Amino acid sequence: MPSPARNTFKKSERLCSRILMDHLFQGDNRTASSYPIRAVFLPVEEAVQKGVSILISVPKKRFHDAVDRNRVKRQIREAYRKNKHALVEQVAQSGRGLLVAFIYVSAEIESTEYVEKRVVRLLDKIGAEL
RNA sequence: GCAGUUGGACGGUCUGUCGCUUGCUCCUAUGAGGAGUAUGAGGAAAGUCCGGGCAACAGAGAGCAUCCCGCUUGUUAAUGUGCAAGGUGUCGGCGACGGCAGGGAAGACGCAGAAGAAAACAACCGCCCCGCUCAGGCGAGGUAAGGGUGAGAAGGUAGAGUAAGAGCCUACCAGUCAGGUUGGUGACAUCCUGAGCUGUGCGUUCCGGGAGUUGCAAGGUCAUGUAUACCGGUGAUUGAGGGUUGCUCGUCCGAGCCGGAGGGUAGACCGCUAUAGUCUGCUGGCAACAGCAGGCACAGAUAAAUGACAGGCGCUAUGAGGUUUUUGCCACAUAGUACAGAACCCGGCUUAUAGGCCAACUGUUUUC
RNA sequence: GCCCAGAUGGCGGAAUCGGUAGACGCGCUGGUCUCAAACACCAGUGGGGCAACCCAUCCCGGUUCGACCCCGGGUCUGGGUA
Repeated sequence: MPSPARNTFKKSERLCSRILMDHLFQGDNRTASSYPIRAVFLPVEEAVQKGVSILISVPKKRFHDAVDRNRVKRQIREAYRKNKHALVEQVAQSGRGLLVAFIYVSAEIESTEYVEKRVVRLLDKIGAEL
């Protein structure tokens, strides 16, 4: 991937496996918070997971309608897509993998601009902790 | 014009930048990735309330029970609260119209708190008559017209009649049943005659029709990975247990089964999207719908794609302005632009919904 | 996705076949006992109104003389399911 300006978000960057999900939430994970989003993350060996893999979760309890849930997920995904490069590079150089879960904890829809700011801060925090 | 009723159709759009899903083609080169191109939410995708398709189990049935439905004719794959046209009763509305109900005997049986004398073989007060009387009443009987209670008190009104009264009798009216006339496929309507047949509500009984169960996490294929290690109970042709709709009979399979305590996998592919599909025209029908001919090809995701941001145009409301005899039209500013996201697929119902559009009809105030 | 349950005073939880809603327990308030408290015992305990009475079983309709109960529609909560 020669050009870092490409803000892609492919299927391979999403965390799909049920085993890895259990691994993430049950293992000795670490958390970072930047309201309204909390991140749960876990560094793993490259054999298990190559690069960074994320999942986004919005609880049904806080957003009853599917339309609202989808909107929040999309906001977070857009923010991650645009600002992931520093973290991806860092993980790639360390030669390990990283699992991250973004959990939306607020009960209100925020502006896209605000969500993006918080995600950027969250990614910085995760980068600093590694 | 205003207010309203019913039905129908719609429910944004364009440009730029950065992205996503799936199909196809090509490239790097078999691990995946890249490029191009096409494609990608709804009228309710929702609630999961009905009906089907489809799939698995079973294919040997019989009887009983249980549950559901109930105006008519038609229509659909669809019996229910589907749809269309119609019919009756009742409630709401000035009205257009809307909501709800409906098999059968005004036959039978059962039940009905509180109130009330009494809830169906009825007499508390009252009314009438007879007997006794110390003239205060007491006793025997008749009476459903009046009082009060109640959802309901023997259909209502008037007359005749009577000791007082009562469908006891007569007339009229409301209903029911029986027979007939006319119209209608029919529910039913109309008219005539006859029968004094007439308390309210619920349930049961009866009649006709219907229902196997579970649901795409159905079910199938291929991977990956182990352990029935151990304990208790019960049974092996004298039959444990299971299938067959809930039960019984019958029938089939049959060496394991039940409880405790554990171990392993939860990945990929098929199912998976083309159909009771939709549009146009013609024919039949009041209509729902059906038939024929022709055109079109239209999401398949899986921690779950169809987006994010910026700007413009529509549309609506408000404000102030220009123009015109007015309805309007023109340009400007501000605000708003709903409900809501496929998860096997259809049909229907129900609920949510900014905003305007079309058709038919109703009420009302009038103006030219 | 599919299939099911449930909602009653401050809390748990009753109410037979539709017939006076709130039994019973906990909690709370007041009183007795005590120097004081705990325990125990007694009384009260949904809201409005001076009272008659009215409103109250998640919400909106319907059936019925009468509905927590029966029948529709909605809201919320909780389960099961490869």
